[in-house]
Amino acid sequence: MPYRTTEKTRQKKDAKRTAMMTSAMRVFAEKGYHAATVRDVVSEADVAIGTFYFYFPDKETLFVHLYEETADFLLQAIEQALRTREGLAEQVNHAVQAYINLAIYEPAIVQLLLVGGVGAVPSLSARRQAFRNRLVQIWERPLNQAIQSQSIPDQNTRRAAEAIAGAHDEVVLHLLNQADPELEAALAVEELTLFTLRAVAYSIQTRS
Amino acid sequence: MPYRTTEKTRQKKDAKRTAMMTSAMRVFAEKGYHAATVRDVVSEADVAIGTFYFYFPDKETLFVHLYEETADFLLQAIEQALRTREGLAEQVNHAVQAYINLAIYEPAIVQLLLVGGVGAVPSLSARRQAFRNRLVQIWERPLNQAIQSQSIPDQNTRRAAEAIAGAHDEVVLHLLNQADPELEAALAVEELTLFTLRAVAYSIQTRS
Amino acid sequence: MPYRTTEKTRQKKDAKRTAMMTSAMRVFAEKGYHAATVRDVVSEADVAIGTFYFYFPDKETLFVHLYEETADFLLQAIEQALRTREGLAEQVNHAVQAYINLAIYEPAIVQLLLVGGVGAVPSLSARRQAFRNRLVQIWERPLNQAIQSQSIPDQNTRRAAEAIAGAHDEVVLHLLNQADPELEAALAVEELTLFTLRAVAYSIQTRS
Amino acid sequence: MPYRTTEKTRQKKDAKRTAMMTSAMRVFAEKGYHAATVRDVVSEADVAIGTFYFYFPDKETLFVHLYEETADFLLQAIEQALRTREGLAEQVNHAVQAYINLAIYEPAIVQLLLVGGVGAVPSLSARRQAFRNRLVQIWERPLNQAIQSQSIPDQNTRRAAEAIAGAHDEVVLHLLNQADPELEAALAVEELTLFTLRAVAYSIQTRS
DNA sequence: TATGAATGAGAATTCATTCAT
DNA sequence: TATGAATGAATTCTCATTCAT
Repeated sequence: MPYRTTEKTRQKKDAKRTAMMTSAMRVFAEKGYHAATVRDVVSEADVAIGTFYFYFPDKETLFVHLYEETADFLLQAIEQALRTREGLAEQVNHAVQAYINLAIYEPAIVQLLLVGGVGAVPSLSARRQAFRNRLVQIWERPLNQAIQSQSIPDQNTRRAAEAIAGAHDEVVLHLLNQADPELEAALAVEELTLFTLRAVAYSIQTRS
Repeated sequence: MPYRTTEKTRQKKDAKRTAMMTSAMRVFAEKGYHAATVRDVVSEADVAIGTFYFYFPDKETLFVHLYEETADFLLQAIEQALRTREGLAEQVNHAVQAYINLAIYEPAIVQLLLVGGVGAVPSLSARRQAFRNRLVQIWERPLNQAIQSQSIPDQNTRRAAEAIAGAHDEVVLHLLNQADPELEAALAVEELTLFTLRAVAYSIQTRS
Repeated sequence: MPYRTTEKTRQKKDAKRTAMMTSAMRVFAEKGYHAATVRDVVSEADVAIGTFYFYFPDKETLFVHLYEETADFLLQAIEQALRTREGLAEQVNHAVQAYINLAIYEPAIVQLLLVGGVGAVPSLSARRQAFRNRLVQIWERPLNQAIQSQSIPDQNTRRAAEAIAGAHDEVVLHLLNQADPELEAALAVEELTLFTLRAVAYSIQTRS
Repeated sequence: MPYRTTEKTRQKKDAKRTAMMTSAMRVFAEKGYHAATVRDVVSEADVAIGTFYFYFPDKETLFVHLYEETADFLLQAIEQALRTREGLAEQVNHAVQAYINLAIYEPAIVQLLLVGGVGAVPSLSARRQAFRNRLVQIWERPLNQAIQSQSIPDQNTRRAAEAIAGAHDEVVLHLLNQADPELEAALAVEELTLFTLRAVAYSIQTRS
């Protein structure tokens, strides 16, 4: 769970470390990599600037680390949602649910991954691609299974997975731009699930 | 002989201006707004740094202008593709075709719009949202028409349009990461079209 | 008469030269040497920037030239006022009159000489001093004559002349800051004349 | 051992801050606002350019601050000299003394106030006028008192004060241009005092 | 003569990073 | 461990000046 001051991280002496990562998360998500300054981060965490360099080698390393960890967190959330259900319909529904919940509960995660200053950090564009690929792969698996079990017709699951991932991202971003995202969340989950299932030609009767 | 603003000199000036905008386009698309320096732009255009400021008031203005222009261009391409066809199937097919063609022919356009350093430029985040909204609206229209003509069942076309826009973007980005995007382009168009049509529950027989 | 477009300078082909000097006068007086740009000057004169460098070797030379010429003009005006009258009372009155008239009629002259960016132009500080010295010398002469003719007691005319010059400048500057300087001009002339005469211990009865 | 903001470190910081202000004072006084660069200032203070911005927000703010402080200092010196004496003769003598002492002891003060590149900094021209006005007001008070006590005849004290302020400035500036100003200081004080007293028609006998 | 596009040195300012304490 | 003063490379932008036309 990236950089909530949860668990017992607080008790540790690296409470400062955690505080800085939390701030960094917020600041990077809000301003993007370049516009966010180290000073922004330490100000929000209420520590001195020297402290930053005691815990992290430099700004870029922290950002990359944060990005990776955040990406992992999101990917795991989705993967787990898909893994712990049976049948494509259930899987999609659960995964969409998980994603939207996450986005509402911790919008910075989505901001960082989808909007944050990619393109700016050279060592990041590769990682961004890796992230997208992993996301696509996560979606491919249930699709392939569904083909096997004849829940959906044969198709290029790679491309379908890409499209699904993109569709979900965009809907989530628009949802976050709403005044009160939570209000629409349930409806969005339902509609997006249906959209996804139809898109891969899932037919309800095969479920039984 | 007094200096005359002849046709030739003006054309030369326009050419230089264009050259600089092209360079700027490339550089911004590659590095994002913040990481791209004015020096990068002028180096690529092989002019002095002062020349930049002779043609453009400042870096941000140029970026915003470029972004807007590019967004308009892309939106028009898609809108026109949708407008000049009848029937949702034809429309989607044509629009996807247009988008993918554009992406392959001028990848910087897509890079700038989808990846470029948004979040950094304050005057841009609003514009980015406006762009996304316009894109969604463009997709809403044919969906609403299709509902009217009973080509597709009633549904939340706003959300569907969002999902479609996102799906297309992601597929295009993945396509551009291929070694030779053109190779797969035709197939991608077909698959993405089908994906989209199924997603909105378009049934082929209603077309006749 | 510095840089009024008077006389027949206009007819000449160096009408542009004159126009530029007039603009330069205004611009330098208003913004000071450094803040005034060559572009400011040519814009106001409605000529191209290249034209500037056809007529003047560079910005500094023009400024120095303008300064000198303006200083000469002012000095001559005062000197002539002093020379063409008899008796210290008449002389002072006339000189003060001349100075204030000039200041009201062509405030830029005063601005340039008294406020404009001195200290900024290295080749100017020496000239500024020369100007002040000449002004003091001009005032010394009538004072010395007055001592000779026993209109005033013996005194350090050098220092008195400095004080007189300074007093007049300051009063003029304050006058120019009025909403309508002309309104108070006559009174100022009278008061300043009296101030000056008393300061050098001029006694009225000796005049006859 | 955690870093402590000890007395010693703070004093060192203050010392550096002061050193930079002193350098700035010198540089601004010598070159005027525009011609003086931040690099000039830090070179003289032997610190890096970033250090300047650690202590001061920007060049203009420092200049304005320095100007105001200097103006206040000079005004107070003169005002105090006038306030702590009785009788116009004593007051004038003391004030002139104070001014000339100050000018000799700290010539940069006078340079900054009288010569520095005003006209360039928008936020300064207003302040310069305010300074001149305050100076005039300071001189008005003793003159009005003297009228009240019939030491001098009724007159426009506002204008007289202007003239006095200007006279003093000019004499001081000329004094500073001497090879050894101190040599003439005493004489200058005496002569300028007499000049001033006569100028306002101060009659010796009224003093007793 | 006259033009204005082009140049590039130089100015102010920012910010990641270091290091003595 | 923790601090924050100090650094200076890098960035944006200005503006005097040049020169081909």
